[in-house]
Amino acid sequence: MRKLILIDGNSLLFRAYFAMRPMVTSKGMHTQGVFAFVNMLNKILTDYEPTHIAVAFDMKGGTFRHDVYDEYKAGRLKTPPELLSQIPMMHEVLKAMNIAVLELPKYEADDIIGTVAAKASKEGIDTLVISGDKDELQLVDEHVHVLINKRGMSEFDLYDIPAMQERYHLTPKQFIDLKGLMGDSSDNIPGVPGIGEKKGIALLEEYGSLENLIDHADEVKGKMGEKLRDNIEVARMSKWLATINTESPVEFTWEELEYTEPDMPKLVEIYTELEFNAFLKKLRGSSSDDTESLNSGTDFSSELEALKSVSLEKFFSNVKEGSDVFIEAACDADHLKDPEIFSLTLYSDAEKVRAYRVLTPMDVSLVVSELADKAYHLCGTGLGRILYSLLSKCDADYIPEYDCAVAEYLLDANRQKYPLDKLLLRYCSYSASEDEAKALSDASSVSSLSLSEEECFKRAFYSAKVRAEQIKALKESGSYELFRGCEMPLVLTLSRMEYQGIKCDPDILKGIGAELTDGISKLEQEIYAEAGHEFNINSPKQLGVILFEEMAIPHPKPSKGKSGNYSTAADVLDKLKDDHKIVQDVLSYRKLSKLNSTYVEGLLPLIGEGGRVRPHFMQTVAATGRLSCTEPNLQNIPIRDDYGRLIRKAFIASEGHSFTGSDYSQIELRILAALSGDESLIADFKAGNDIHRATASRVFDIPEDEVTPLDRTKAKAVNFGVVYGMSGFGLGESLHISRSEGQKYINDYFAKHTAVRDYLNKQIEIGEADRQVSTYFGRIRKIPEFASRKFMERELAKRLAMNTPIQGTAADIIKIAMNSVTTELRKRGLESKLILQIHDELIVEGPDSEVEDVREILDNCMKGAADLAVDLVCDIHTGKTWYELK
DNA sequence: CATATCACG
DNA sequence: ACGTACGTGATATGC
Repeated sequence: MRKLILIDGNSLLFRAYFAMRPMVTSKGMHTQGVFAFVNMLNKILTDYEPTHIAVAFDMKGGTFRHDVYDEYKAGRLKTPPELLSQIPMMHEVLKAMNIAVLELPKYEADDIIGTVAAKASKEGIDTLVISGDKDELQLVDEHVHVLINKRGMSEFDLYDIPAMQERYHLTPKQFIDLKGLMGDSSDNIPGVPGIGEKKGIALLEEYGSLENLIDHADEVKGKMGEKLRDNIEVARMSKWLATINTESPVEFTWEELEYTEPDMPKLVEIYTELEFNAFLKKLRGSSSDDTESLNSGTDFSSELEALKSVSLEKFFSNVKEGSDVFIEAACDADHLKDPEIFSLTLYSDAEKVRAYRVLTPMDVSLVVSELADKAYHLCGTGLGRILYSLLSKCDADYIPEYDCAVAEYLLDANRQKYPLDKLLLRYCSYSASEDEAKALSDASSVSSLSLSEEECFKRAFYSAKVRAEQIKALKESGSYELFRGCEMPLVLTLSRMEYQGIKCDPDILKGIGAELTDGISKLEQEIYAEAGHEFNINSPKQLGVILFEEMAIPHPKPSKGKSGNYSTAADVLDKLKDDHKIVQDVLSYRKLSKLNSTYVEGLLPLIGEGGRVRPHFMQTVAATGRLSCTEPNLQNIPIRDDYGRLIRKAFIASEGHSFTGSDYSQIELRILAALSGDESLIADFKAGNDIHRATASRVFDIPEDEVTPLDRTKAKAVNFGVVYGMSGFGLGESLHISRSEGQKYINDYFAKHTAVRDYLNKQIEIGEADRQVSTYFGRIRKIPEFASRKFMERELAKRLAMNTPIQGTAADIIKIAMNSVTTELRKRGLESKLILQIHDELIVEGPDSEVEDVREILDNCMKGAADLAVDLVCDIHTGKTWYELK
């Protein structure tokens, strides 16, 4: 029984490329497309066990379709050069795998596949076509099935005739007619304007085929009928363009397509060059002979063997002052108890020497002062955790030199984690064994307590290897300044903040909790009575059924798509609350139970030693450069709601101490004004005007003193919108007005703020060209979505390009301020400590006697953090509890 | 483990 | 024709 697989090489390589993070070999070749393609291919080969296989590629130059319609595939984004270079690479790999490659001048991969599939089908050969786009669905028949790759590279949809019927209500042949009607924007096939997938399918269900529909075009009513009659020729041509040619002059024999064993030596050679170590490992596993000759990337074993292991004392005397020293520690970074450090590992890559010492509590300050005396440049990965535990025993000023995770975050902020094993693979082409990977993966999430001496050492050693390669990339990227001047000092600043923590009174929380529980159970009873029975109010699914089916309350929006549930989100319920008491009660219930579960029940168990909570400030999470905060997240403690705000009364300064909080006034709009150079905005800020009021006056063309509160609210929403890269729809939604009215506000805004408009457009241009944007201080955010084939993602990319330089510059500025506040407090010998950052606000806790100093320092450091065309302004408050900082 | 919801800037 | 404002984290439910 013959089984044939036909693969659309271009389309899958394209998908593979965009499904993956970039992979670059040590020689600078980009390989992720080939990598993901091969990965998929291996899976397909084992899953389907084909007897025959071929991969078809498009060829350079125009096709027979271009000869007829020269706009065919016009307006496509240029293929990135990093992907283009992977096409010949892919050919090489396929050749070594003994997989036939089919190409034909003037024809596309589709046509080759169509032709081969048609021939196979005639001979009754079971055929599986694999592609990344749906054009091939027209090839489906009794013998030919089509696999369409979905997101990632691992998921596929299998289409046969019934599946197409179910999904589209169409036969494969009708699928071509559908394309003729709706066109295809990615191929620039026009189709009939106004007809999309829905209408197209409906028409074909009624008329069967495009030709029959054209014959009966007069029967189609309304605007659609008009459009159809006006575009009959367009539809005919669109259908022709979309039709895969199943009679292309491709030459092949079944024998050529037979799937045979790969050419092992050749494949090993190519994989080695591409540094596909994981695949090499697999090859080694499957082929029995001659495993010695395989090179699995960088080999550190001889270097490791040659290292000297010495005592800590010896290390200090051997490794000279100011050297780069890689550090790792086994420590207890549990933020409930006082952190403890158990052992220290040091490694000097220059001297090839390592040291290890189990530390008693008494040792720690000695060791730390020795490190400081030697002025070692501390390097490693995840240094924050180590500094945190060192700080608990001593209080040295010790700005670390280099953290591989932080460095990688500056190179690509679009990741949540920066495990050392992945960095090692990326920069040194070394794929760690499973055991190694465990120790290297993420010491802060695993308990680093469990790290053995050898594991600690490996982390230090491999950090050295990664840094050696990574630092070049960091310098090239232009963000090295930010790294050294801001992010590395911040590692220490954050450790200090985390160690300090903030006092949180459990009894006050419990008091609020009791009140909440009371209110919750009353509301619960009310809601059950109104619904007529009990149910789980916390379940949006159950709630939706009760409200919109049982009680038949009309839903403001058509029922939601994905999971088929009604939306019960607050903005939906808000519109119904005046007419239905139950809705009001549900909203109140939600408010109270949110407060109780997140801010009372959730917070209580996080109160640790000394009655303080010690949040983690995460430095490498947010793609814009902001910090994030966990366990607990003290960046989202309620404030907007008067009742929720009471939670802040539980956060109390120590005896004889106070909090002083300072927040930047309108920092993002000031940055927008400064970066865009918009004269009117700059003038408003210089004059100290209420910016929303001034915006309202300008945009709505009314004198300042006649601006109503409603006008101001609207202008405020517009100002927010500008920063977010607004759309008419989004603005309309937030102001409860129509999309077109929203759009009008936007137009009016840009008419009056052309510099802002030009600036934002410039960011989009930069983003499209570079696939990344930068902040004022050189922080980079890559925006791969610009290369997406999905409209929605490309639109998102534009908004990110507009928003990131603003939000990111604000993040840079406050980070700079945090470092200087911390430095200044210590320089003046004050006891006061920075304890919280909430994006545009810093909170310091200190003795009452220091309040005046603290206020001055906060004001100076925050205002002085950047020198822009617009001054920075802060509001400062002092109080005994967090609640009082208003 | 994903989704929905809601707390913050 | 798309389906829509930026960035986070915690909780609960339900597959």
